[in-house]
Amino acid sequence: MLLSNLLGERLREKPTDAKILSQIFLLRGGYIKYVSNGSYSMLLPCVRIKAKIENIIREEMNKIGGQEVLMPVVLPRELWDETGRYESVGAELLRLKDRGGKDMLLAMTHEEGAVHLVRDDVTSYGRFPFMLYQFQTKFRDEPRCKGGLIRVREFTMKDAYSFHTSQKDLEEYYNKCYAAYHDIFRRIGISETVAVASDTGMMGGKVAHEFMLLCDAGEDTICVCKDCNSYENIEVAKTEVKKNGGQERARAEEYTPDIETIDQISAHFGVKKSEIIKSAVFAAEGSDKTVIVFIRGDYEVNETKLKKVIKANIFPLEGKSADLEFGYIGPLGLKLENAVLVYDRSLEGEKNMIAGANKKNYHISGVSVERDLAGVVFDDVAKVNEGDKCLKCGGTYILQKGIEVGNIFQLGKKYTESMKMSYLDENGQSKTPVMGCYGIGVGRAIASVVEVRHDDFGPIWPYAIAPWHIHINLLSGGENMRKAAVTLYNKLLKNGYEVIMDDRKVSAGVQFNDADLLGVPYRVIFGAKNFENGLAELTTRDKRIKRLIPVNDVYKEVTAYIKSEVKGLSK
RNA sequence: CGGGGUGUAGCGCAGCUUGGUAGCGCACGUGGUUUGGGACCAUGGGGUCGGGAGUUCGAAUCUCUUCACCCCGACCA
Repeated sequence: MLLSNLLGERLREKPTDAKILSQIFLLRGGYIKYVSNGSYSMLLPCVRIKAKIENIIREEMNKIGGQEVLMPVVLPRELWDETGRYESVGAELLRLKDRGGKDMLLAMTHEEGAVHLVRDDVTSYGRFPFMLYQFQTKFRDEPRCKGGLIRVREFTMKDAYSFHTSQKDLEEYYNKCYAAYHDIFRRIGISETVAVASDTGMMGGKVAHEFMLLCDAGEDTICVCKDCNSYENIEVAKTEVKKNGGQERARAEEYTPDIETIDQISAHFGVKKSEIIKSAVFAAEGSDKTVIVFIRGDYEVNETKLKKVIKANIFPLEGKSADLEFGYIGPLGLKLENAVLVYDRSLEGEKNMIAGANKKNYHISGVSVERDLAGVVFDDVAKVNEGDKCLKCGGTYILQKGIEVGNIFQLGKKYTESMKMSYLDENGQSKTPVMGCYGIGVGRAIASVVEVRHDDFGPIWPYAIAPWHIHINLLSGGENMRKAAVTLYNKLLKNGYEVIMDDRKVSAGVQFNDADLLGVPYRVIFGAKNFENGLAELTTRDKRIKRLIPVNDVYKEVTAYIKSEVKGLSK
């Protein structure tokens, strides 16, 4: 490839709307171009990286017995009606009609498609287990896109579906896939990716892991215990709340004008946040019930846990409500019809607490949970705080951000049952297979690599996924130098190396900056002064190597580096 | 959907308060001088000032309305 011919402009300044590093570099480097909310076109460098990542994934999927298929993006409604997801999935599912008025949808995941694909002909136990996978465009009408390729509406996903005759067999395969995922992420250059126990969300099923790249640009919070090396999504993480151990006191109502927030109460009464009973108000979807959660002042409500407790989708309520005095809600004497009250376990057994008095400008001190709230049921709806105790080993949790680049689910029979997939077992009995599914966001993986493999000037692509292997800079100079560079370029191409040459008549600074943005691992620089002495410069993007080499030896030297690199990859 | 913000050339921005010929830097075309970390001189092309309506002799600027996008919250690869 000649750089003079490459489509996609490299930008000197960062686009205003770009916020995170991978987004900035991918836009500035001419990898992607913004089209509309949550959708980007990809240019050649990005497409080449994408193809390489896909190939690595393909190899690893094939190694664990996967077979590649391709299902349609547009599916008929009937298929999703079989599982009920046409109705149950929210607005992120893009529904549309064809010319005949028939309901169609843009598949955002392919469990239905996969079951449909195999249910008619896999009818004997002898055909199990098997796994099929595809690389396919997914469209999810996200409420909010962000971060360039991190969160978009249209993206390529590798999605895989495995089918088994027993839960045990599924679990064994799940573990294989788990290991394959670690290999994939190591090979594409984000070995920092960890498997995190997670919530199953709309996919259903019991066991699930998210593969999270730990980095600050991540959108998820991971609860990490360094002592036992465990990782949990904060959505599911649990802890044992350390009790205050206060003394029981008599209750007293106190006039507290304009004291509403936890910080204000803490300052007014001179107590710790943990000595306050906080209330959080939510609305439940599909009902007019208000959900009020009482929780210790030093904890936040974990909405995922709360959803499970009240078995409904919720959203936070702020501001005013007709029958509630926000800022003064407390568990004592709360008279409310049509409300669900939830008490978090952080309150269990606490004494001498401050709570709202359920009337404006009043709080109550000396609230003792066991004495004053006898008989209430406690649920765990608290979000783990940094420094909390790890239940597995007694160690201390720290919180880190992570990008979810992949996930794996044990789905069980949710889809096979509803879609009436069955087979005959050894005894001629009709059985329902169990299923697992396994996803990786390819574009998100590209962005993830940039997040952790870059310097101030641009991405530093790992060799295995780099858009090209060698970048030749032909600086201004004589005709002989140009010929030498072109000769090298052609020889490398002819021998199967992936090479891009900057043949533009621009200043060295421009060439070097563009080369940094393209992030190609090996670079050969032809400059006039070195060339006069019969030399060219060989460097690496990561600055590991910087050598002057006789022009005639450049081919031998650079290909030697690459050969040893390739040897390292195959290990 | 709730809260905040921004829309002016491909990118980054000024102009708006106080209405009066649409500007700057980068990028792009041409000519020349340069040439190892984003060179310089000269010259040129590129705009429904997000859209619509209104006020006005006159609107990028004021009013109303609408759309798009960005940021903070609820969803996910």
